[in-house]
Amino acid sequence: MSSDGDAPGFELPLRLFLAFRVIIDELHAELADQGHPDLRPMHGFVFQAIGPDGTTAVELGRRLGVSKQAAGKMVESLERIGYVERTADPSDARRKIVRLTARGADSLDRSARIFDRIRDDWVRRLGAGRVRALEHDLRQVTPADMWRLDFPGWFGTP
Amino acid sequence: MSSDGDAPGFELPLRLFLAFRVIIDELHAELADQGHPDLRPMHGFVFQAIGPDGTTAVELGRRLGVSKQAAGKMVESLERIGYVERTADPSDARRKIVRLTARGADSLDRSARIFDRIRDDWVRRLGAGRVRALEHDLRQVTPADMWRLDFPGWFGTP
DNA sequence: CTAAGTTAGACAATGTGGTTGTCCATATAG
DNA sequence: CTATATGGACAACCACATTGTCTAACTTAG
Repeated sequence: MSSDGDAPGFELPLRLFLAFRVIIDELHAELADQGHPDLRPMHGFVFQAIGPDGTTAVELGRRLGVSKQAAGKMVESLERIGYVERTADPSDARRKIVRLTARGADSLDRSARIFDRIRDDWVRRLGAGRVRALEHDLRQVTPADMWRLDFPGWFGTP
Repeated sequence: MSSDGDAPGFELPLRLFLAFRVIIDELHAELADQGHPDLRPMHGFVFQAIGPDGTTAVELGRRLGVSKQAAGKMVESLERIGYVERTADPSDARRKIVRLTARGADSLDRSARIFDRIRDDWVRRLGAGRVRALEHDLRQVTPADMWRLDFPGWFGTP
């Protein structure tokens, strides 16, 4: 085995997940402090998938890798807590465009700043070169398009 | 901002998650090929939490950060598909010891080998030093005890 | 222009996995 | 012996995903 003396293979995925979790937990603790206590971890990904121009529920489902029904329900719940709104598409009466509200956009701005701050923390702890190397290496082993996450219901049954 | 010119802060968590996901997807594709098509991503963590000596459902729930009832249901479903078994504890009539069956232990052995192989792939692609540095850096920013994952229901509502 | 096919969205039924609350049997401390 | 704590089972409930079906509206062929 070429891994003799190295960390066991299972440590890598575990540390990757824990590192992800640490960042997301910190993000949401901060967001809660800054007036967004109701946001859940996956909401940030949903907001990113909605994008600045808005989308439809079907397209959102496609981007996130879930059924259109699941996407529709998610939009509904985000609409209830005031983060997105649905408006009619003037050019297609079937479609309803999902857009971020001002509050939704605010949470996205704050998230970006918090993520940058967390990265700065890592730079302080590990060094700028290490963090850049980390990002570089992870880019090598992950798909190019970051937004195809597919993760809702990811731990469920097939 | 000290992040000027660097990757945006949100890339780091995303890449961490994607890297985790890539590994776990590969693991389960391999496991399915090797006769374990019914295993889900979280089962591996459950097996690790059960450990070689077995545990009780309550202790399992504590380790995984879920209620004892949730742990009990998970054990029940794993028992149905033949990966764990429950036996009485001779020294305490209340307790039932949950143990891996031979099939469960087999899946754990295979997982360990597959994880090592995936790590070897990363070594080939990134270099041994980079992978070791990656593991080292991730250890710096994650909790010491790897097994406190707390992740079931992690994306749900509070 | 119409007929056929496709697409967006809503609604219903279902399954899984989590939660809390309750209850009983068994251990353990005083 | 009694009081308390613990392990496990059972029930009700909730969140979130799934598939299937239905309608309305757009698109394309003829």
